[in-house]
Amino acid sequence: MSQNDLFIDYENCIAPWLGKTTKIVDYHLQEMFSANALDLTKEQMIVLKILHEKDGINQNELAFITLRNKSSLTRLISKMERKNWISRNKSKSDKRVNKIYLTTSGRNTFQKTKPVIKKMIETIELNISKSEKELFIKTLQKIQTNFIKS
Amino acid sequence: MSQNDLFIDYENCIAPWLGKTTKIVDYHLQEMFSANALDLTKEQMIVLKILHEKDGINQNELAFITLRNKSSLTRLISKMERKNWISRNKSKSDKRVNKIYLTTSGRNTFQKTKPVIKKMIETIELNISKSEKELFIKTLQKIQTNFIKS
DNA sequence: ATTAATTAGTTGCGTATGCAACGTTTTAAT
DNA sequence: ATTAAAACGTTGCATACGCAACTAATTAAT
Repeated sequence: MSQNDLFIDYENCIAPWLGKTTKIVDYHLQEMFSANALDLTKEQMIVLKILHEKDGINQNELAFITLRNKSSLTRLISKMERKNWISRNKSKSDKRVNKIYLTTSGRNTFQKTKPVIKKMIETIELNISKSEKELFIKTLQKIQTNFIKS
Repeated sequence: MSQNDLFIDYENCIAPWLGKTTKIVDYHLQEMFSANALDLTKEQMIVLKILHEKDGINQNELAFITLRNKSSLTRLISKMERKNWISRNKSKSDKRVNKIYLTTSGRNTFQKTKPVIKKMIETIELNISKSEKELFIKTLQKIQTNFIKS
């Protein structure tokens, strides 16, 4: 294998741009939460959102949906339980399973994040047309598929 | 403000797709490092890459380039120093400053990551044409700009 | 020249993450 | 029916991250 085969033109590759952009987005999202006195992380917000749509699912399902390791989810949920945003309920039919429910407080918190999320989305999508956005998302989906297939 | 103003159609928004895709990419990158017996993280790899191009910069510069908090960089560098991949050298002209240099071992490690990175990039960019890729990166740049301006 | 402000880097604390090992409970296999 | 295997969730260990407070060194201000 010649030395040339190992030349990588990083500037024209998707991965570095993708990583950097996500980092910037994540940073500003967190900053906006803080600025709006919302004491939660992006990860906690995502869990709130999913439970808002699908209350009562168990930790494994929640971990799968959020692309998280089950141990990571255990701790995430524990912190949210301490904040009284969710409750763990042992399933009657299967004593191994915890069913996770949003509390009223959790539901309220999620509602409070909505204006921030909305503002965030507007900022991200500034100057990006509908067709450009659709194409962009299509490419993202293609990248995801590339990994599922491999 | 009506309830409707707070409706968010997440499926058609960039942010969730972006976050999820990056998560998948990161996960598989880490997996490929492990599979190839490369005991390093994506973050360490990025530092190796930057030092490979710009040896002897200080921690603040390195933190800025990698979009990292200086405290985060301190610890990242410490771990890489323990692995003997980099060395901290106190600047003679300014005793506050640490200049960071790649060691031979660090340089070798970076070379070893190259085939993995190359494979990774090929996987990510499978079935994505040159023009699609360029458009995609342009949109990513636009998103970054949206935050710099705001 | 002395004092005040700034800068570079470190450390404590809290958060998130994955892997591997573990206990408990359930299901499958014999 | 007993044993083996699998599934669900937790915990220890290691990694990464940001904020705030801190030390040491340098620069600016008086």
